[in-house]
Amino acid sequence: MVEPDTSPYYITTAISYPNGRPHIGHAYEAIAADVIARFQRLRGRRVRFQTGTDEHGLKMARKAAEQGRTARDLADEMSGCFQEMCAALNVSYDRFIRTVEDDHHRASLAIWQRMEAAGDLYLDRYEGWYSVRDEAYYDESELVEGEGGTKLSPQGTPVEWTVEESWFFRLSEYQDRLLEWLKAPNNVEPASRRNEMIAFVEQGLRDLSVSRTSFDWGVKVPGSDNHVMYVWVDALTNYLTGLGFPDESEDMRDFWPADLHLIGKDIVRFHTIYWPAFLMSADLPLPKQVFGHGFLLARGGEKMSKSLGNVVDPLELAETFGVDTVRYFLMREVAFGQDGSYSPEAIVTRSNAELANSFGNLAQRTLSMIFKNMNGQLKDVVDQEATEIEGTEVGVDAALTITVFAGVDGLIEKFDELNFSTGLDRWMTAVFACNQYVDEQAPWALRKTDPERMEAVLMTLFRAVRTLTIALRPVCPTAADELLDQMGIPKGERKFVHIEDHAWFGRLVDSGFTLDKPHGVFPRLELPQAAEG
RNA sequence: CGCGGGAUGGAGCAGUCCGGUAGCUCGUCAGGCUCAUAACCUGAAGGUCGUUGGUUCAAAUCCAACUCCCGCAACCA
Repeated sequence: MVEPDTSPYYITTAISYPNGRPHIGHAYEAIAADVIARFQRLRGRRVRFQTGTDEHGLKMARKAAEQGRTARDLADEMSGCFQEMCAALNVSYDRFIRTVEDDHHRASLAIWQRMEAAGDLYLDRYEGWYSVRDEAYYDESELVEGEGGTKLSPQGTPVEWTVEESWFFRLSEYQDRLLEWLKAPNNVEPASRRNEMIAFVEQGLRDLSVSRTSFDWGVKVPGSDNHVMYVWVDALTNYLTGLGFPDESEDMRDFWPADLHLIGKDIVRFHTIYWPAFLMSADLPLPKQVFGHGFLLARGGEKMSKSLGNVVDPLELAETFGVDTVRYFLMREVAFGQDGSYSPEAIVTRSNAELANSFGNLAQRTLSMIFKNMNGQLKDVVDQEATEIEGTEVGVDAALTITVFAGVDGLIEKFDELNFSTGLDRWMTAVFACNQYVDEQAPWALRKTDPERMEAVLMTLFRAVRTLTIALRPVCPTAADELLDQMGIPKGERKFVHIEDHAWFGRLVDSGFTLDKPHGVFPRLELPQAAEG
């Protein structure tokens, strides 16, 4: 079922720009990345998982000035909010990076010097329409007319005519190599995003302005003290910083290039054009995959916005519905890579139907019957009752086991493709089969007519529940482990390889483990009044 | 010709790349069970897959044109 694989796996989220508190979009990305990280650990891989905050740039500097404080002070506070969010959502990062940290400045300097040494940086003057909000220059032809004849960027943000001396990166030199990389399947996913980027590059690339003199909140350009690096140059470098770059560290050898940069669809260009070009210039290998996920929209497809009053604080969400529930909902409800929608009703419906009623109740009825009818004792019994199933002699118990394994195989296969919703759908199929089996076998009736058969049925279910629970660990780590604790499954035997270890059940029985009165780990939810409307 | 996303039973979605009995969840209705978190199981009703044309033995799926809806007002992922 599972090929053990202990190779290194490096996953990153985008680092968040902390000029505001984290919202559900940040939570979505962090959770998705965490699910992947936990999934890969369950496969046996040596995982390195990095997230963090991108704290430089004019927007931060201005925000701090507005509040009459230093940029660093603001950054400290806001970065703390993001770390709190990760803690609250069970995000199991190995490194939370902050771009203000010394090692990050060192790494940014190093990549700059490498690009310079490659002859890809040159000093020139830049004149143009600059948008502070977008931190980008726009061509006159791109501008749109705002109210009262003011000029606005294509994004509708204000622009100012700006003249500054700037360092440029020879992006245009990399057009052909970028196209080649972009066109190779799997480097950029989903395909719709890849096609957009190919189209963008095919229009022709201009050299990129990569320094600013208009403010000083950033990484200073070596040899040009009045310049700070364009925020994306230093931000993207964070993926290297965390591995010890520019030192030839063990982490760099093991984990670079990254297996996956998980990012939002809005910053695909930076990650699939600028970043690969910087890496090529610095003579470093390119990431194996960049995946641009979709956005979460409020019910009805509205974008979340303060003015619409539908902003969602991820911490509140976790508190109201439970962390595991929110994690499950986000991974299950939304087709990964596409936009999805959220509503309190949808969370409650989904969670009650699948986690509480179907799976939670399956675990509860199974453990409860073992507790009551077998005094919580496990028995290594194997039922021989055979039934004709599609022309093959397979016992009903074995048939269930096969179905459960197929469901978990399906989950693994789909999670590998980052198709979480379908993976969980495969898993649910197995859960349904278990409940069907309970009804057909009716162990409560067997208790009187054939106690031995009842025991065989309950033990089959016990094993099935263990398998299903292990598979759910990446998504619902807390509840799954709580359930496995109740079942006496050793903490060191909860990975995918252990699902197939045939000896586990015998060992557990021999250990004399006895079930306590079980308690549910997936409670039914009520729709909170405050969340309505 | 601004860009992008979408249109599939009452609701929400998958399927569209690689044409071939239209699938899932929720909801509704009927029945079963009573171990379990008033949960579980079975069955049923309900869709000319936005429109028109084309390609094909065959189109939700490929091609062309069109109609309608939603973002692009930031808390940006």
